[in-house]
Amino acid sequence: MRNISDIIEGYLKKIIEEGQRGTIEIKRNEVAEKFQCVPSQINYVINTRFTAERGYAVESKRGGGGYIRIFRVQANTRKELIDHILSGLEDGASHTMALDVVYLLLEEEVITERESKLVLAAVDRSTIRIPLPMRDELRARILQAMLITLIYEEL
Amino acid sequence: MRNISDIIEGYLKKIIEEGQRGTIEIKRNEVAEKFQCVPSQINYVINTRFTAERGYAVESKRGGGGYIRIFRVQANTRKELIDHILSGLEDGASHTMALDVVYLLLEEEVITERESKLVLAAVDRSTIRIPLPMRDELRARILQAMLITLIYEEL
DNA sequence: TACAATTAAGTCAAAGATAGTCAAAGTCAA
DNA sequence: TTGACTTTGACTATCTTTGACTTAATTGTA
Repeated sequence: MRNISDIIEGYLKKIIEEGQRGTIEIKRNEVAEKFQCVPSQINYVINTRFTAERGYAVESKRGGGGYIRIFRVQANTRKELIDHILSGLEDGASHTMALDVVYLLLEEEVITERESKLVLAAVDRSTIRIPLPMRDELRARILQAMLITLIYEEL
Repeated sequence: MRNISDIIEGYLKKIIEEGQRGTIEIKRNEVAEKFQCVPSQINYVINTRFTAERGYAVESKRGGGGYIRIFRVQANTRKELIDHILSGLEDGASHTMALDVVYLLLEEEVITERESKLVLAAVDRSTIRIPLPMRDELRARILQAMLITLIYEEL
């Protein structure tokens, strides 16, 4: 039995895909109502599952007629996508961020399953076990270095 | 009468085979409950019986909706070679050693050109720029972690 | 036009739910 | 008797759920 956050994540992703435009607009309270949870659970799902590292952008408005909009950020080229990811790596990368990045690259078919395993092995907490915050900086550098090779690979 | 670890091992293997997909997902507490043991006993069984060497890989998540997944893996035909390289990496790896390893793997067609670039980017001096001798230890750990992923593949 | 009421969404920390680690204690066969 | 293997439980780490409180936008009213 999965948890409610995963279910809500799945629901939102499904309607994003169905919509075809890669974007949806929801009302936080309605979704919370539908899944019988507190409204802030929706924020939790968005903050943990629809991150920039996973290729989403979010925008919202409070008050009457308020909404939450989620966009799938679509990069036109591989280079664009990687550049986008690289720019998010400038202040270090947590383990979760690294996971998200790899997940996105895999989804976008920029890397293979095997390559994703190589990358994850390299940046795993137990592999680069030096003290924080140096560890997150090192992880970001390793990730950056690997991503850069992917940009210049297609010559 | 066998011990409880062997019984749990047998139980898990049985349901893996039955499942036909070579993979199962369990809840640690439920299995512990079923066999009337402490939860950490399940970790013991997994750590001693479901190792990569024995053809299994494990993945888990904590928190609500947490789980432990076990799946069957198969050793690559190049296991011998990779194991051999791995054993040479135990006391750290200089940049030159890393280069040699990658060349060998490339020559033996264990990795692709692209993968070789990923590996070299990760262990480059400028990427993992921490002071020696820690750097060589770190490089060896990264290399080892990456190589281990190459040995086994999911069934 | 102010400004109060209403309607939404955001934040944050505590509580809850799982799994992981580690070392001490126990068991058993050689 | 010793050493390898097993069992146990206290403590830790991580992820999720919940709710009280905050902030922002819109709407209605004097």
